Amino acid sequence: MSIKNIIETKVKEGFLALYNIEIPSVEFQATRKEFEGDITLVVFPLLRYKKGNPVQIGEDLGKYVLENVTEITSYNVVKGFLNLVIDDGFYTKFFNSIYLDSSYGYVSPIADEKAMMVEYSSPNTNKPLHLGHVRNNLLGYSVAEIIKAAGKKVYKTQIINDRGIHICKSMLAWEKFGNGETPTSSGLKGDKLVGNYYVKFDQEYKKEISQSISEGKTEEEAKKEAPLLLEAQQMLLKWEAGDEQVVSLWKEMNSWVYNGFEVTYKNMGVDFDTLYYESNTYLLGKDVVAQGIKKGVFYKKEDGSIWCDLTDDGLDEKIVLRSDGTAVYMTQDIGTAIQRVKDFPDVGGMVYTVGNEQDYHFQVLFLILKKLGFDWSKQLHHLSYGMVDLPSGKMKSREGTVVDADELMLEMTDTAKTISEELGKLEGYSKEEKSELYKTIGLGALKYFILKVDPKKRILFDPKSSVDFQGNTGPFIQYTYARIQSIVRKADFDYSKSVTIKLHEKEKELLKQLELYPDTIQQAAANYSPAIVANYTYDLVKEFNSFYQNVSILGEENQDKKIFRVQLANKVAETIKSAFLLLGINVPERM
RNA sequence: GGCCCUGUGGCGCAAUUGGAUAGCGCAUCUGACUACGAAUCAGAAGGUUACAGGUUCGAAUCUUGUCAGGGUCACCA
Repeated sequence: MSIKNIIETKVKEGFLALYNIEIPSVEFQATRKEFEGDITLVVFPLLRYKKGNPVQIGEDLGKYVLENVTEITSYNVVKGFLNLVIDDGFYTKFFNSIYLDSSYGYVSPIADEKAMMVEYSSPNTNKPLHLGHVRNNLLGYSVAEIIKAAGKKVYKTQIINDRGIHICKSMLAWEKFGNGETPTSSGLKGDKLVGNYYVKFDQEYKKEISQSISEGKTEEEAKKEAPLLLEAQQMLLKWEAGDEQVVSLWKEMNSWVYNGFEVTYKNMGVDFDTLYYESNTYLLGKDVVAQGIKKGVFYKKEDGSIWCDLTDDGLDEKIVLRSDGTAVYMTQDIGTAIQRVKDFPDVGGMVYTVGNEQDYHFQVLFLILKKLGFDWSKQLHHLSYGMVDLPSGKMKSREGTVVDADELMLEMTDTAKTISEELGKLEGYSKEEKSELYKTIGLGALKYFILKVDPKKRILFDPKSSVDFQGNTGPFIQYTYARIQSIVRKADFDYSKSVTIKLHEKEKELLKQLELYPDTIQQAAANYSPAIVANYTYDLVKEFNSFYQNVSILGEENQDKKIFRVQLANKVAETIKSAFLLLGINVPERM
């Protein structure tokens, strides 16, 4: 039972004893540094139940808990705030109870609880991953891990956008200009190679447009009638008809891309439990639409197109099936959602990691699924995140202004290398160990940089100066971890026994911070926000560094205190590692 | 134009979801390595939380309006 719960129970009891009034809950917060105390009861909300002077009520309650809660050693009242001082014994007892719990803070999955499916990444297969995908991947992966740690079973998934006109464009360009180039023949990463042809298509397409404009056509006509575009459209039709040659080229080029993606995902450290391909799902949803008409959720217009009227919900009308009977994006998403629950019957909700330009789409999708009567529709969440912009503005893959994911990770690793070499603390490390370490640090910096920001806020990314290695950064936290490991390596005595000591102020602060960890995970899961975990870790580390600099650990004379401090350092390191795992960031033993 | 998101020291982020005198990191200025690792620590300076009203014991947070930035309003995905 947490100290909060203990006090809350007693305060309720006290309220009844003192004023004969029942109160439903009590509000607490951490005591601010400038006041004496460890936990603070906010009196103001209680005035609703008992009118009076908040200071007097605070005094009454303070006196009551002091007499009735053994863990409280003193109290003081400032305005409407009752500050309570908690006995060292409570904290050491708490520490001893968690010290050996290697999964401290995590909740193991509850048997009957439904699973969550977390979708993220979902790239197009016509170009390499860029900075925007990086944010998506990091967020999706981390949120999945956080939800898992908070006690739910999780399936990580993505829907790979492997078909459509954009795919045909790169296929066509390759056919026309590729001269049979392959990843093997060129030494290029598959996704890069295909991406090049996507760019190539756009270049040639633009040439054709300006050509026909100079021949007197309007821009609109030129765009619509360009031979390359018509050819690409023809190719799409052939693909949909199952044309053998087109399909086999499609398969081959996609396989190049997948090989490339695999390398990127592996470097990034993200993974998936199950994959969905749009080529398999793009026809889904049509029968659901048919059923929806019977239910009265959808209606047919004169031209045969099918719509959903959402005006009663403050939205527009939305098309769910074209007049020619083909599916639109919305149709697919309806079908795919239903398919997923069929495939994984224990799924009770889904998280879609998709940029905020699709806010409206998901609002509509969730509403339609609700109207169709699926009970899991209440547990759908659009993890919407802000764009990553460059100082020069938006990234445009066709204009070559993107920050490539592979290159970015490589640059971060290089920076880590440069800094590490300057500091020169790695004697005895092999070449392989070193390069592994640089990757850990470089990626740690990148991941932390992106994840510490509230997802819904947009990020301005300056490739030249953006990612720091000092202050509130990944490497700062990794450094603290490494330093603790150094202490643990030097602690060559038996520190396994439980001790009870008089706590140093810094130790008490650290214990309070450790106590917040389980709640932090729950909060991060409830808010779909890795930033909450990142900020928690930073606070923990800052608190530890202050402790470290002010208090001697191995130099401590008193044996019990020395034991406790090694244990405490150990637990802090373990918690750093555990929290960083939720962010997908590794920690080094040395750096 | 309608709807949605954002606006916090020069810059980048917080604020226990309505609680105390708004915290922290870069950058700037002072100090601390013959010390368990200085990618660190201790301190200084820097704010009318975009602006104006409203709600209440109490507002960065809720509400209304204004301004600024972004997004979205396709038989595209």
